[in-house]
Amino acid sequence: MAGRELSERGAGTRALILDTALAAFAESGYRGTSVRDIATRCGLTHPALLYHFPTKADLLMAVLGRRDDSEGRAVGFDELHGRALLDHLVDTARRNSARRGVVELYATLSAESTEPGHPAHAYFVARYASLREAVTRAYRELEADGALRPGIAPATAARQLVALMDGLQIQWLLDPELDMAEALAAHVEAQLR
Amino acid sequence: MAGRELSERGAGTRALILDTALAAFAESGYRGTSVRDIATRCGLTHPALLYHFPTKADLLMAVLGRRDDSEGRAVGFDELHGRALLDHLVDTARRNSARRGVVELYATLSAESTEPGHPAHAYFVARYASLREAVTRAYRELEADGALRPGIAPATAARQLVALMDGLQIQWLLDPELDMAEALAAHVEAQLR
DNA sequence: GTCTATAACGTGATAGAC
DNA sequence: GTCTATCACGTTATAGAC
Repeated sequence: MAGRELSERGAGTRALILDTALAAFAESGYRGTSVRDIATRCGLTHPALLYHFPTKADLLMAVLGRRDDSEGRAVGFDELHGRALLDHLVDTARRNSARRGVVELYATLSAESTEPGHPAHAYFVARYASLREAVTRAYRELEADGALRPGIAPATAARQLVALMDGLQIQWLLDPELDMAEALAAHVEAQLR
Repeated sequence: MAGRELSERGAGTRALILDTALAAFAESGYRGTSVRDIATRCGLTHPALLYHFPTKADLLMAVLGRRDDSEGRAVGFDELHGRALLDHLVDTARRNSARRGVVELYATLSAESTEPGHPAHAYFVARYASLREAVTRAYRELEADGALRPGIAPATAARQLVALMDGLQIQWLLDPELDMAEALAAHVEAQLR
């Protein structure tokens, strides 16, 4: 591609901004973080940042989008089936215990974005729907294999598991002694046979 | 008591402010609501409001405290035992379906207040601890009555139930079609025998 | 294409008059 | 107990230099 060196610095700045914004949002939430803070941490003035991302909401969406690309959905829910998918979620909870900031970001944002006018509202609606769908599929597969305790409805179980993940995060953030992965694993264990 | 009529008008204003603040926080969250908004809704200027509650955080704590007195803890967790306490929680979820604003307030606040510096941090740490304690007691009572499925640890079950309530609220706020009470009741049902 | 300077406004909070 | 006036700061956004 021609003009690579022209956009090189710009691309680097963009990536720096995204990294810094992720950390800042994670520390203080979306509403609690100012564009000036992020810009200053990058060695920029805030209008310079707003050149790359016209609005604070745009920046937020870019941060969320990049995380999905790099780590979240890229692991590939579609390739995981049955028990393996549930185990993957337990594992995610375990790994999250080492990244308090990210957990704080998602906990704060998912609650904030509940309001229909929030910039990340559509993102979270879609995120939860697709997560519930994948987990429902996993429970259906377990059911077909006869590995699910009778009387457990896959769709309900999926909503419960997703809810459990969110709720355990709140309790863990308030008291890091609590073990998210353990409580999650115990729940899954109790549903299988 | 002497001097009652002196504080009468003041007490009325105080109550008006608390009612209005509850509604406003419920609509827009703590950070999303300005002291000016609340004051204007009360027909006051914002310094007048800050005469009654010196700080925005003080106002928040007063709102939370009054709710606990009037409706929450006053129902009396101490008087409820075993299954009755769990049923009461399911019922609370059912009643909450008619009060979106309050659910939004608590969901947003519990996530926000996760940060140690937040004005409501200590409040929520204590709130969760006492709730978990009460629920743990209920599960222990069920266990002693032989009503709890074997292999379920009361303390873990309590953390799970509290987490489930929080997580279901998020999903319900994002999609009001979902039935919080139903998913909660199904979970409890699956734990008992 | 990248950034500095600045505008225009809203915020929580305080001082002091009435 | 409530007001006006004001403060210092943070917010999004734009005009224009390099």
